[in-house]
Amino acid sequence: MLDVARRAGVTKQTVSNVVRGRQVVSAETRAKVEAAIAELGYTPNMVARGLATGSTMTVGFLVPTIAHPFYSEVVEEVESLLEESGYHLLLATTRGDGERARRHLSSLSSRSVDALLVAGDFDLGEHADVLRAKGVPVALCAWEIDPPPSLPVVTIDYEEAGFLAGRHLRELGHERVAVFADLPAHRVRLDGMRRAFALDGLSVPEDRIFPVHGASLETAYEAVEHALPLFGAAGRLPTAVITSTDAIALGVMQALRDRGLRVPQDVSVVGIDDIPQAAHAHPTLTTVALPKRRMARQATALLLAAIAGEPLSGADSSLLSPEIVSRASTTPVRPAAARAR
Amino acid sequence: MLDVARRAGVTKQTVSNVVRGRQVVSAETRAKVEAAIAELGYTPNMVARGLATGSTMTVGFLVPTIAHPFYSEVVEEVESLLEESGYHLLLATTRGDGERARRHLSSLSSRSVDALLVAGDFDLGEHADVLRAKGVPVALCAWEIDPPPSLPVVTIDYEEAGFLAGRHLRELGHERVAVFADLPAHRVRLDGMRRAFALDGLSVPEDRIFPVHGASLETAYEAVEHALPLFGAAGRLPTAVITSTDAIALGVMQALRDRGLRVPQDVSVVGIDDIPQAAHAHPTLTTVALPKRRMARQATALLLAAIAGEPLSGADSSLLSPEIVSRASTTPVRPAAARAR
DNA sequence: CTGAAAGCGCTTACAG
DNA sequence: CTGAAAGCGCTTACAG
Repeated sequence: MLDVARRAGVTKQTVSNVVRGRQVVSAETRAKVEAAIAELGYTPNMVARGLATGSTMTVGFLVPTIAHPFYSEVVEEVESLLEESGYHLLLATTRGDGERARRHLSSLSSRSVDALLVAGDFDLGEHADVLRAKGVPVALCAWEIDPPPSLPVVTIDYEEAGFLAGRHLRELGHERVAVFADLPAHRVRLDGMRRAFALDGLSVPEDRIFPVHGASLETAYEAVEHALPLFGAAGRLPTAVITSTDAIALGVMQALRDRGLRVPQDVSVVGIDDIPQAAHAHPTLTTVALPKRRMARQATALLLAAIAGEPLSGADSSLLSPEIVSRASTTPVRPAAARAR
Repeated sequence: MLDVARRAGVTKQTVSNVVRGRQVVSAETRAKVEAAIAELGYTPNMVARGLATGSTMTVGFLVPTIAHPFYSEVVEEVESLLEESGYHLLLATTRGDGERARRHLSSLSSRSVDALLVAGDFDLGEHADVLRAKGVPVALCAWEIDPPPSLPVVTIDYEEAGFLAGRHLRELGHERVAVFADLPAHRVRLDGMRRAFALDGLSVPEDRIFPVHGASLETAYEAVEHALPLFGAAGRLPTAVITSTDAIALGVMQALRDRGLRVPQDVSVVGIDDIPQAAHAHPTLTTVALPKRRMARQATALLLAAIAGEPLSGADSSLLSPEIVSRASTTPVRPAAARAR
């Protein structure tokens, strides 16, 4: 920078003004400085600027994984918005490891990110307070269970998601359903499903609820293979399957088809999430769309506002409503006789 | 830091030594300093350290997207290795937009990342030289077409991947195949497929090569719907389909099944990539596994070595070999008569 | 093993 | 609109 200043015959303060685009420098000297910059191939040292201004133009994002479509989309959206605002994304993953999460949390804060977004459920412990004490704005998102009350959390109404899935099936007349859910992680969704049935005086028996570990297509497939024999005769089959994620739903659909059962003619299937594949499955999957991009936008905007000086509090939390997306995998229930045919 | 020093009754240089774990401080004063750190809740300012040392402990990674399983895995692997080495990941996406890529490239370099990894094909232009001139190590990975010769590139032998897919089908006796490929992006893979058939004096006619834009499951499905009528009678169907990615292969399998064709009894299908879903598809998908995690590890290791002082050059480039993963979607060709049955 | 000084490359007031 | 000074919070030699 000093080199540039000397070459342009000005002081480095003037160079600084030119670089940052401040309008306090004459067009003439600006041109000289810009020429010097070009000749010398100067690029400003953002670390030094960061030290001087206290801002690194970087936002940290801690996510469980990016290997899942849900989080990929959220990360993509956050990165997009940050880029539009001139910010960078420092990404860290927890892999469901609380220890790793805490390590990242402390190292991200001491790296002086301007703000920090934390997704997924793990015990924040004392770190939330440490971060707040350091003055770096922190927000939470995609928090399904027990968010710390002191931090702003932009998340989705997962209970409502379960409810909408259940209500959709109820509106189609389904009474006898089976549930395949990643439990206990998705128990809030299950609560919602139950509420939808309870509204009509129906209940979902415990022995119709099948846990699917990890919510993957593969484990779901296996869970169905395990569950089907338990139903006995075809007439005893559920008329619909409700799942806690689209990945599970896709696995269920494949398993049903491989068993000679047609979706939705024999069994309706509904998922939760609305991952890209849901619209491309055959049949296309009816699901409850979780507004992940909206969540990402809102959380990012909150953080950006906080960086700009707006105070942040638990009052900035918001709960986004999911929406049912009706596609081809669900259909009105038919009498057992017709199904048995 | 000065506060800590005063409270511990030492100078800030001593505090610095304690923080960085240097063994030049007595256990006694170390304890005093650590107590002061704990009481004051001091965390070192890494930006200041970065300015003083010239290292930010951050590696930038520029990828086309993270919404695709291929890149998700690569990013996850890179992040893992960086974390193990105490480095952070600054992630930026190009979305196939060269302008956006170049913008990120220059802003990442001026943000003073310690090293930069760039994935995917786009015109690096003059930026490669700018980065090298700045002294920040740059490496390329997952570079399918025309990597700049001056930069080290850790990539996969995509031509070989196409060849292995083709040879696999040849070994099963298939002669009449159709190709569904994302062209021109995957033309190198197509070259490899052709080479496998040429080895036996066979060729893949142009009218059996179907472009699939974007390599998605959906577009592949549509491409098959469009292509099938062109084959006329069942006896004229290809005995196998070779695709340039697993996503395409999955779409092809679904489209075939929805048309009443059995995989692999009527048509064998082979993919390229080995995304997680390939192993969970029904039937499980035979594919050519691209060693993406190995590529990620090697590229990251290269960069870490470069940060440590090892000079980097085009000579550090390496080309990783893919491997065929034989699963259930391919089977030996049967006489047309048997298939027509 | 510890203390005083200079410097990393910027920005921020503050005079001219 | 431009110039000289101080400071951001560390680290790096260099004396003691």
